Amino acid sequence: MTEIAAITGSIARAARIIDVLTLAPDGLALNQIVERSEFSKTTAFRVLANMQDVGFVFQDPESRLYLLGHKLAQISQTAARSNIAGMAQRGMARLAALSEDTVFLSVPEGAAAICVARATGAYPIRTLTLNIGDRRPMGVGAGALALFCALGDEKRTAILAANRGWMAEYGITDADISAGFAAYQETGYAANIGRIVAGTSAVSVPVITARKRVVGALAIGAVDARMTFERTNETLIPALTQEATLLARRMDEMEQG
Amino acid sequence: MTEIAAITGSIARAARIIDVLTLAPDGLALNQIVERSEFSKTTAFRVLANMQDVGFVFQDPESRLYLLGHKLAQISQTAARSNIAGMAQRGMARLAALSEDTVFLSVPEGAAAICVARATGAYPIRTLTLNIGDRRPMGVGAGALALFCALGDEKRTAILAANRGWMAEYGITDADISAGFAAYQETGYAANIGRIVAGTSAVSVPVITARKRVVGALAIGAVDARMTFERTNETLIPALTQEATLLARRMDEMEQG
DNA sequence: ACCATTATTCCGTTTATCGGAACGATCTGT
DNA sequence: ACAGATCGTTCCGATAAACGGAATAATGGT
Repeated sequence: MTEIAAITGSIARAARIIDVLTLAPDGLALNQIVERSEFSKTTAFRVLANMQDVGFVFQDPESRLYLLGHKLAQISQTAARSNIAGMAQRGMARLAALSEDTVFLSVPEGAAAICVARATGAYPIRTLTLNIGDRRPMGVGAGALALFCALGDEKRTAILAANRGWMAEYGITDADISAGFAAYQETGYAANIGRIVAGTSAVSVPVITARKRVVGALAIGAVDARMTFERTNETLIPALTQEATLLARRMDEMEQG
Repeated sequence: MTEIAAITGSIARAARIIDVLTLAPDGLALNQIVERSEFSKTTAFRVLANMQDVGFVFQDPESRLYLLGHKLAQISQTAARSNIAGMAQRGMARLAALSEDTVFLSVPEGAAAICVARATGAYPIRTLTLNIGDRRPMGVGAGALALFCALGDEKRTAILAANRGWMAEYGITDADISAGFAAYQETGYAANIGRIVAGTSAVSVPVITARKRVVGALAIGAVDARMTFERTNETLIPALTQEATLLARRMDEMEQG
């Protein structure tokens, strides 16, 4: 899961404990939290007490187990932006069932693309290129490329400038991005053929709301052999497009309500 | 929105700033956050910086606006329990459209019921009895009563004992709860006729997963005049029941996946 | 009723947080 | 393009809070 490098500040401690609790939907005893968070018992206890006060966590008075509290639900529900993962759930499951491959949802955050959801299909060779929480420079990888391509001219150039160094870590140059963008313009989808992880490919379409906000990108990843031209064009892209449209519509509904 | 009484501890400050940001999905400048949170500029800045480190908030480098970050999305997605609000969204919208009244979703937390989602219908007289985040003793109000009634015998008596004082604040006695429970047993739904807010009524059914976990309650509230016997039995309850079943199924899917 | 385990409180020390002020960047109007 | 104002960020000494370890209370199992 997400690593928090240097644990400085109470908020980082709180985040770590939330991380721990996130992995245990049925609740955790204080000792288990201490163990997994590697904090002292006192620290864990105090942080938990503070978080209880604000509703981030809740302690079942009967079992004494700590659970994530209602406040987090409230937050994630109100912030439509944060909720896209929840809203995409069903659609991604459908895509995973149809394609049998792995489906990713990435969202933009500044010049980065962050994977916020993943669904895996039945095919025995799984391509788990991205984990939930992973950050990539925009443009690097199918989903990140779809996000990039969907933006306006000025934003693209600004992002390109900001990400040059970060992109280099993945061996991606401006020319690669230009080529990817040209392909996107022509075909309407973003593709990444074995460029990040050898042997795996992915295609992606952006999710764009009625107000033209680019809120995410849906991608399907698979081993190269499964990503044929026919399958991509006749099956995967139409399905992705349909789900992206549906998801965009649901995001629109949220924004007004 | 939710008030945090005494602002003690960094976590409470963080929570307050998250609250502020939650109300502004499009982001907020530091000064606006300072103003609304009533913290000093330095404090707000430092807390925001800490929260950025862990991904709770994100600052758009271009506009310098602060937004809620990807980490919260991750949390709400992984914790199925926190995600029920997101998953119920569509169903609640359907119920609101059908009934034209107000639809509430409450979840259990210990001996309390917390409203985590709300959808309003087209009818001009709106009954907004509960706001998102509101807490009620279990048994007080239609949704809270549905949650209560769906539990096992031991739990019900334990909750009743724990909540006696709190219930009294709403003018509800053990006898009221018993009557409500008897009605639930007979009809299969929980009803609250003008007991909390005079002139308004509500009916509710629990949402129960395949593993018999009571994960929430869907309720419809309206002015008394609209809550006739016929409409309740022939329209509202069937619709509520159907959506509750659907929601339970989706919760089940999450638990395994 | 006892013992083992776990949760919570206490306490002296340390460290992160505090607000105000200084600094630097950005925007506005002319 | 420049000056003035505004906003965001960093620096500072003082303070308060968070820290870990030990003591105490509560719980569960036998």
